[in-house]
Amino acid sequence: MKHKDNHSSALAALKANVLKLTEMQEAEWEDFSSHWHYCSLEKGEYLIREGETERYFYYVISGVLRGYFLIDGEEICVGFTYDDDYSGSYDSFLSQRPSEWYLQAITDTRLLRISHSDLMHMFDQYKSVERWGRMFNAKILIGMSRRQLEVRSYTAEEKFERLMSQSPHIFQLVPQKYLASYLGMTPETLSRLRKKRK
Amino acid sequence: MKHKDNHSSALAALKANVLKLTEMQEAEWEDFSSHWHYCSLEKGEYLIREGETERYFYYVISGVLRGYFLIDGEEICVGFTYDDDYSGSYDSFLSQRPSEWYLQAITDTRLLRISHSDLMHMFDQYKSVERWGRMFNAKILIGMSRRQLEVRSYTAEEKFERLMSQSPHIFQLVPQKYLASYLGMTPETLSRLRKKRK
DNA sequence: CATTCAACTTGATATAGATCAAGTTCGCTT
DNA sequence: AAGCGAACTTGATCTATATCAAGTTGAATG
Repeated sequence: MKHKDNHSSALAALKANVLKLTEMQEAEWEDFSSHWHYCSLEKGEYLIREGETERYFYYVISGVLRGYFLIDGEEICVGFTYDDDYSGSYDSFLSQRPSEWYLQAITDTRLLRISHSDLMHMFDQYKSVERWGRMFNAKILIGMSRRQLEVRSYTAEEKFERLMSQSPHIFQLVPQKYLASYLGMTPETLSRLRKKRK
Repeated sequence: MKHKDNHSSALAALKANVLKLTEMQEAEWEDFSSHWHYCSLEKGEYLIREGETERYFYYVISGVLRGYFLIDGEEICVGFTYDDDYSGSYDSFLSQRPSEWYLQAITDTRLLRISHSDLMHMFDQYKSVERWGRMFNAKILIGMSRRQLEVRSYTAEEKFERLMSQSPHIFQLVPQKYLASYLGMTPETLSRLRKKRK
């Protein structure tokens, strides 16, 4: 029963994560967790494409995803998701309007997901889930504020140095060209900065 | 009773705004609204400064505010708030940690505000308020996603043109130097773009 | 293990927009 | 309405980073 084991250990991880933001009674958790289903993506597959409306909210068990939008044929990377984090085109999920960006697995990825209608139903039913939703949104929002400051305040070199010192592991997980885009520079510039640092 | 009139018409505006996001029973609204208090700022005064922790959540009745952060002595403008919108260093309010940015009134401003502890109490008490909180966070988050795309995808000239066509009124309300910073360019560059357009 | 294609590196050149330096205009204050 | 300072404009440079153009490496595949 490999699949079942996977699923229950994934749910345990999700549970720990959810309980960081809200208290929840055991019966509530039982019901809530029953709406999350296992799914997976192979390297290169898309979770969502521009123009599609996001019908699921995801929790990443393992793997790495990159989010990007496409402007005049150029891919602009907005972020990455790793294990023990949530994913999906969240603004599209919330507004239920077409996504403006893509989410692609850059390694094989295992996830749990809950559908929009199931989650809305959970919000209606349980105040604890409603609170989790509010707190989760708050957390994302705080992260986006930080990131906004980061993107706007620093030169290419400073952004590189800050990422280097704050998340060195990312340089192992993510190809340079995506990182360069994430940092708002060309791959050539990133390559030169790395050389300079050695 | 000028002040009282002010206050009750402001509350009516707030009520209409709140009801856009959630249903609320009349008794709930009565209680919720009793925690909002009137306050005002003169042009140039600060709603909050970097390092202070945001204790209030604001609703702007009239006036214009600008938000900015300060990096190496340079002010970087992140946004503006007008009437019928919410304000405050919202990430600081949510996390109850020191604000990383400033909020300054650029005209005389009238506001309503609710304290963090009162709002938390309201969240505990009413599911409808909890939902409003979640929906409100979602709305902010969606706006930030859009703005992120805007900031990262376009050249100075494109950003200028887009702002010109989407919010021409802003050019009347906000001094050029703040707008330039908001668009991520120097005042000189904005001036040249305006000239070019004529 | 040879081949191939994409990912990186490196160098030469181009350019958008910054910076520096005078003006000029506009809105307050007295 | 005169005078002042801040906000804008305009022009002349400067520079960080993009772009273009070859290489080189390296991982995946038959």
